[in-house]
Amino acid sequence: MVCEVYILDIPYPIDRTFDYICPPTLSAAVHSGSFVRVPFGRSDMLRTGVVYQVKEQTDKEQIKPVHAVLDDRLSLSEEMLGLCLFLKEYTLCTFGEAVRTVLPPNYLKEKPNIRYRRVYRLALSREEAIELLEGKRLRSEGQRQVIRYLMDIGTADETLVRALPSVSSAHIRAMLDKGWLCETCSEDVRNPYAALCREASAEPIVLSPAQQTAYEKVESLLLSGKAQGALLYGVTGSGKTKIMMCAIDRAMAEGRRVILLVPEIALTPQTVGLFCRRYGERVAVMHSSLSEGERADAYRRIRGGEVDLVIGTRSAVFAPLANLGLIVIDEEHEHTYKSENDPKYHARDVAAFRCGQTRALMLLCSATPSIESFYKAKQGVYTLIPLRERYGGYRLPKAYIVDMREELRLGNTSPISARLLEELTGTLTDGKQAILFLNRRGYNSQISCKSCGEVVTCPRCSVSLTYHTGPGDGKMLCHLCGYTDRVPRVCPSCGHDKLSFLGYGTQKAEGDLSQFLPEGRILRMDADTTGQKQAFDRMLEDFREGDADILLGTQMVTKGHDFPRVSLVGVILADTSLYISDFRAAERTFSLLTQVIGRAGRAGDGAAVIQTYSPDNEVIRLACRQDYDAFYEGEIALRRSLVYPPFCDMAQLTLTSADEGWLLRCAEELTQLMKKRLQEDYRGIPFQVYGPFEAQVYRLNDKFRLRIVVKCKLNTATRRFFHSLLCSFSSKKNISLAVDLNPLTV
DNA sequence: AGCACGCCGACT
DNA sequence: GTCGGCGTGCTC
Repeated sequence: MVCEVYILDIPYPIDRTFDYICPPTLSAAVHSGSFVRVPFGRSDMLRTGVVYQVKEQTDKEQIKPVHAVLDDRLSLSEEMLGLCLFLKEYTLCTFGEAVRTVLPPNYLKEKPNIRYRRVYRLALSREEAIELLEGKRLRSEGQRQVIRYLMDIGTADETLVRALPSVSSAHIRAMLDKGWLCETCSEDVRNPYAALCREASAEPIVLSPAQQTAYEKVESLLLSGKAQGALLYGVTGSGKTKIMMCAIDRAMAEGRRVILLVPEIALTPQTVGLFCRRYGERVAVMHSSLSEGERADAYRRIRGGEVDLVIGTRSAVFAPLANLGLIVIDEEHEHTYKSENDPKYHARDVAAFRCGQTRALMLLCSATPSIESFYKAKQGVYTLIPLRERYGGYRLPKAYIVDMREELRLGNTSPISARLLEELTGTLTDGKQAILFLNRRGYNSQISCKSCGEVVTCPRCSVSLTYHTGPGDGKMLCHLCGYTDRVPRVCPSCGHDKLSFLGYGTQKAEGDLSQFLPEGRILRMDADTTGQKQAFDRMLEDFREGDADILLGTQMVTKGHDFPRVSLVGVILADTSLYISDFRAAERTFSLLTQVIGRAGRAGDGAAVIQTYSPDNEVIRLACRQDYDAFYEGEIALRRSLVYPPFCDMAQLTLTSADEGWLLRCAEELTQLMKKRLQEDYRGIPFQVYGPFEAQVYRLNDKFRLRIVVKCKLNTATRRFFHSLLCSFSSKKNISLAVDLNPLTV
């Protein structure tokens, strides 16, 4: 018997299967998906690999034997194996990278990450136990308690026994030594949501007629027995969550399993609680701030068939659920669904692949769908399910655009306009709450010299350092690499002693607001104040509870949280994301503004104040009207005429090196190589090549980066082309080439 | 990525 | 003579 094996941790150009002979002693244990240890290379060093296929014969001359087969409980199912191969082809990564992406971290370490708990049982007969308790010989109160307790409930795990008053580990030890207790081990499950899940109660969901109509469409797709894609396009407050839940109920009633993807930022205890209470212990929650053990346990529960619903962020799309019937992607337009690390997959594409394989429904949900998804829905690739009515007292907030140029003309140099201040005062007087959005953390975003004009930049990156207040004189911080330094007294370039501090961040806004509104309680929420996930969750909870009047923060205040008492939303500067040179800048600005304005809708008579230096900008005006359809029409026309996705695919090639000269030479070589191959082996493929040019941030962490951007149609031929480039460049030293297919930012 | 092979300069 | 520098090429 011969195994075709993919070796893990192998360089990109030789990532293919290698044949190994399987000795008869191992042949019963090995199948496709098994993890094996095999000798590899001249030194026959043992490496870990995955069996792709088992066959009878091989035409290879040299063949080495499989050394060992790993525990079958680790092996990949056919579906997971297929998913890895898909990931390899679709992101141009190695099979090993794909495997590690699909599995929880450190899944293949020598020791499985399983926590055991000790379980105790009395090793005494009932009579012996009673005799001990009634006799005078046993004087230890602790030991008596243990005996009484275990006589009562039979078996109990260590934590329960230790929780008895006056029982310590010494008592247990003594009783084990005397042979009175019997100790066994059982696998523990670390699930931080277990308590939430235990108080499950499924309240019936009542749908409005419009919601019912939408749900019925979802249901018919779900029951069609075919792979389907649908876009639930529901405005804020239209009850998308209710429809999602009904769809999940229905899929489960059919005996099929479900993955629900949500953006990290929306995975609050509030959301999780909602689903845990409804679906109880059949739910697993997966996100980045779980500990390694918690992840490993969730993974084992899912793999063992104990879970019907997985709720999680991007990587939860790889959950090894059998009999998958539905993948829901909430806030489908969110950029967090595209991985920033290699392999750079998009969860939406992985979901589409899995649904295709298992004849499941992919249900995308958004109030501001990505242009690509909405286009597909309009083209009939996905079924478009619109949900336009708002329910539950939800009304569209009145949005006011404040012209900040006019504000300057009137002599108000503060970044908080008179109008916003007036609205804030009114909100506080009414006992309501406000959310203020400012997409920049820190105090000042720039420190420059008043004499020579030099801006203080990071020594490792080509960006300016942001001034943050804090103990002492505060500090300067690089938001990209984390470099910090003390604020210089004089200009580092010319020695002049007058420095100016420019650019407005959340820290400064907090200071200004507390000065203007001394009675207002301000909660600042940004990367500096939230730190870990718990702090983030706690701040949101505090604000909901009414511990603060104004929630001031970066992007994280804009996403999907429901605050019933918020009646005012302010955007301190709407222009920041508008003028960056990315073809998706308008789309991102629109969805960001639409979402943040929507936060003021729960109170019924909400208002939004949008401050901008470009009050006539169409994107801003449309966002204020919450008019996605008009925005889409304008944007799709633009994309069509300039040929941008969805009318083409894109690829971004990034060359990175610490040696700038070498980088430039390699970029030239790569450009020539591409040109040559496009004229020879890959002739006839429609290709537009732009660049090479410097990345937005040319120098990052002491490495220089050049980019080449390609417009093309992704298919087998174009993928093979990029593959060939990666192979040619992988052996080059002191430089790396990365290919990002359909990058989110260009 | 490792690791061995191999072909040149300064050592016991 | 030979130890070790890292360029080159291979991995079932």
